[in-house]
Amino acid sequence: MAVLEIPPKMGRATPFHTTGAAIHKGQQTKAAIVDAALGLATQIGLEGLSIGALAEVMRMSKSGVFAHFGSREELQISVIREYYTRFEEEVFYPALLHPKGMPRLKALFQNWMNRTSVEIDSGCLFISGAVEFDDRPGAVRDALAGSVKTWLAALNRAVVQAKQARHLRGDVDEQQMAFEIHGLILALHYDARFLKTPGSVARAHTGFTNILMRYGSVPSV
Amino acid sequence: MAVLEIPPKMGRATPFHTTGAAIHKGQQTKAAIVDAALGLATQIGLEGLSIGALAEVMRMSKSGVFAHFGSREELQISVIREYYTRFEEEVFYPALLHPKGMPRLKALFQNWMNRTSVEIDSGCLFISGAVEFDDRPGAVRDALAGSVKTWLAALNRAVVQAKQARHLRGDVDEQQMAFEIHGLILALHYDARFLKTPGSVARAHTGFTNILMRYGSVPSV
DNA sequence: TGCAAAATAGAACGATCGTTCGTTTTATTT
DNA sequence: AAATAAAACGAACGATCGTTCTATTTTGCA
Repeated sequence: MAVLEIPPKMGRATPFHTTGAAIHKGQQTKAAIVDAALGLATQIGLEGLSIGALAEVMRMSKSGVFAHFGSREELQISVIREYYTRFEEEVFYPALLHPKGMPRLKALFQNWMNRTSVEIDSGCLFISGAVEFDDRPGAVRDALAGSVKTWLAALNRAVVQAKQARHLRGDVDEQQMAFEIHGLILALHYDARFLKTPGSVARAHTGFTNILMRYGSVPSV
Repeated sequence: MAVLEIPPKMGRATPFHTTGAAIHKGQQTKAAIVDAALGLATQIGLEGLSIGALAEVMRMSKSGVFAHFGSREELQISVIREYYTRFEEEVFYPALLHPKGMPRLKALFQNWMNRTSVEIDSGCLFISGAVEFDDRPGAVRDALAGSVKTWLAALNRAVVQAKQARHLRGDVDEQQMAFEIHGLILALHYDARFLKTPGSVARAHTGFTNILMRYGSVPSV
């Protein structure tokens, strides 16, 4: 049976115009399934995500969808990875265009808040997932906690850099500041998505300003 | 076999030493079921609460448990009511023993934080329920949102009173302050219960102190 | 003690779940 | 075009879900 099996010839370079390899059609389908699954999961949660409902959305058979993942857990993990990637692209990377220190920290919070605002209609996997898997050990929980911790570490790094740049007072506890910022986002999500309280976005923004007033080296900034 | 079994005689007036009527044995059983259901719901969520699992815990038949509520929704609502009652007794009422203003506000936060700390092992229905029912209209959501709003309104009232007592600066936005306090509790719950970050309780406490420093009329308080 | 009512049990229902299996259709390569 | 591999289907599985029904047991009161 032939010799190879590996991406033969010069088809190797860019077999498909998206990132990663997509030699076979199945990988496109899988990406489409993950996309649909992410849409469902942000609305009804990772636990509520069912293969049957997903198959219906995709107009495929249950077994056809299932075959791409091999298990429900693997599907959930794929969804988490996709969510993390989009979060990175939307919140993290754009902020890197701003200089280190206060500008980047502000951009991070602004992007984060903007995303949370949009998610008032769709839900945030990092928040709903935390509730669903806080007591349920396993691969899904690990993937979720890993993603969240990576992001929070990035936020923490931005605070540290702002302090190093003397944009924050010298006695600032960076982790404490990150904790309080995180609290603002969580309160925004809670009030806006669950309680439907109007003006929550402004509340979060004001809260961030208050934190900067307390921790900033220049009072007016 | 004997005559009684109930605190005998004119038992009608206060047939049982708890609040409400308990003429029939079923109401005791129902209370026991709700108690067990609350234990399950705080661990696996209101959505994860199943009548089958509940019956197993109670060593009763599914239909026996079911008959007390008539529907799963009614069971969930009963659990919410019970949770709210305990929350009130543990967080709200004890704080009323402190004088209006800053002392009571501090007591409210302290009690709230203590309860959240304990709930690191069991979970908070007001938080998990918010995630589970933020997109699901119905009686359960209404009961949940109603309870939460009542509590947050009480918190808000305490802030207003603290301002009236001149324990807070005159230009304080009470709702903003309540929003930020709520954020601290949510961050505590997230970090401690999901991420298992050590020292989260101290973080929340420090955050509260920071808020008081910003809003308090006396800087050192 | 006897009788009515309340409480509980037990079996069955239709539905949905994740998963498995064998087959058939569709893509890709020779 | 023929051969081969990948992808999708369709039916069935055991389990669990909330719920309904009827029968049985337990309880409360006369």
